[in-house]
Amino acid sequence: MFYCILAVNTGTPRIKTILVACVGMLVYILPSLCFFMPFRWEEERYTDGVKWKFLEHKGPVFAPPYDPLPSNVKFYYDGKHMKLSSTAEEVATFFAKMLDHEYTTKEVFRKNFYKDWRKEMTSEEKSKITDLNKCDFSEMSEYFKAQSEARKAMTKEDKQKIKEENERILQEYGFCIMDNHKERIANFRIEPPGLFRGRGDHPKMGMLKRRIRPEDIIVNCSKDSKHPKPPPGTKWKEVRHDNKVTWLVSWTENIQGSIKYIMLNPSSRIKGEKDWQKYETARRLKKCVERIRAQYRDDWKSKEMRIRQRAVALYFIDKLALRAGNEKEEGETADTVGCCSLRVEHLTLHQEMDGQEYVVEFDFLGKDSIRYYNKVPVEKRVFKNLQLFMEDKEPEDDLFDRLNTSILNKHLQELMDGLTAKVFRTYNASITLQQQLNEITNSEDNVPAKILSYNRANRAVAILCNHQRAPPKTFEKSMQNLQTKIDAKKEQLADAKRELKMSKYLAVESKKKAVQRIEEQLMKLEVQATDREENKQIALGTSKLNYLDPRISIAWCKKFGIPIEKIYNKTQREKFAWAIDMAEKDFQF
DNA sequence: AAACACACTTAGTATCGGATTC
DNA sequence: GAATCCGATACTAAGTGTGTTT
Repeated sequence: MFYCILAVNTGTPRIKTILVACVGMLVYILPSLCFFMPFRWEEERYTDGVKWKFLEHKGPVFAPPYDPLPSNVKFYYDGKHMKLSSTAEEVATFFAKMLDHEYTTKEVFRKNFYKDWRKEMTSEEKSKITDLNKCDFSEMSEYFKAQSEARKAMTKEDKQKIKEENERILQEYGFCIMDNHKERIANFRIEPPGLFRGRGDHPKMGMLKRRIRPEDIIVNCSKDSKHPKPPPGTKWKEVRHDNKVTWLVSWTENIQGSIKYIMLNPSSRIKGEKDWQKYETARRLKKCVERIRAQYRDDWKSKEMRIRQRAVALYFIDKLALRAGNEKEEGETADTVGCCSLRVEHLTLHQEMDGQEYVVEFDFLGKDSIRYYNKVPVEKRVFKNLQLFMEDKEPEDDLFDRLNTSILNKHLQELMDGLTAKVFRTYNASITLQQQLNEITNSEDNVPAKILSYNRANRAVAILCNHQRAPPKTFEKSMQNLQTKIDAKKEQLADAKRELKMSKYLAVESKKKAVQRIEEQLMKLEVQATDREENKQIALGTSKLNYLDPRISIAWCKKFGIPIEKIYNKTQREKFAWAIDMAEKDFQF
């Protein structure tokens, strides 16, 4: 409540002064109208990198301490029962919990696990346990399965108790005060210890992710706030007051040595403003993209190799929405690439293919080891350049040997203030949605059909950005179920029509209505089936959440009378509150 | 200019929990 | 009332990009 009033008082409303006064009064009179407060996003913003003036929070929630196994759950080595020390046992349970997973059969995973497990053993255990293959974790594994069954079978009351306890923790630790707002924290729980599961072919899979203690934690808050207290008998590593950053808590993780953070929820002011800013940058690119395109096309002819490489890479980033492709330390992570780090082996050139000239075939693993496979006809000049870049190189050599993301981004910065490689992805995603919506929405359609059009526009973006997913395990089944429903509905419709025909004089109107209703239901089901089928291997969520200017979707909803809830669920509406507040029906990206 | 440190966004998948079906 | 389904949410890995140090 209080922040709304403050928002009114400290805001910098532009042309809405009169409205502010009115809403301000309403806020005093009707506290429930608080969510109505649109002016948060127009509060004064800080300059020179200051992110906040006041920050208060309760610190993180730590993982529960290790709960040793009951004595009847045994570990066997070489067929013989062996009582493990608590520390070694804990690490063993991590492995036991994953026994059903394919991971535990992989050589790298087993090797890494075994190595880290040994570090946690007593010297006696170390001398006894010399071969992972002789370890029998099956009783542990069964025990955890039973536990999870027991949890499912708990009484309603017990489940309710747990729910209430979680809610209490959320209320206590899940929020902070940043400046005048109470904000939701995204991840207030410290990651529990366990075995690292990288994605793809990760060289560190199976390594032990160690337990994080208060002594590992750096707390960030404002000096004049109530500082979070470490658990009794412990100390924080450090308490600092850095208002040039947005995080509340950080620690260093032991697998890659990188820093992990606790930050605010996407619904927060600080994230919302950043998000808005991101789309505004992309809209500025829209204004000069043709100039930039003309420039890189020109640069394909440059005398300098580094400029040609830069120009071809930028063309890929623009046309194909590839990621920038930073260098990665070899052997530390899975072997994945983006544009600048493409290697010769990732491209195949086809002078002619399927009746098209100058086709480039891409095949590489991108972020999260998701495969990017695409055959793209390109301009002759690009093709000739690629031939040149690939000349006299080994498959594992860099395609763009005179280029990296730093060089590329420096160049982009000169073309437009704030321009980096990733802005092209945002820009191309959003402009594609806008164009698709303009093109395929039919104002005559009913609501479900319009939503199908929306999802198709969204899908075009997801395909551009290569947002794939493994088809859900139950995909075929769920399609069948839907088809069964459709068949049933068809029969129902036939019945209803028959009835209508027979009742020429009696209750015709209500029968007509019934037919109409069933027809609508049938159509809804059919649309749903089409949507699901087309979505089999495409994930819409990522682009919706990270690449599409929400104002496009909101304006579209307003223009065509679609309730926003049909497009954005509750969380998404919270994240995009800034856009819901500001987008008018004629907004165009 | 390479290496490093840091902060922050983007990403797919596992799990949860409420709705629906049997 | 159990089983199943499915969207929402939690989780945390894996990127991008900037600024500093060597």
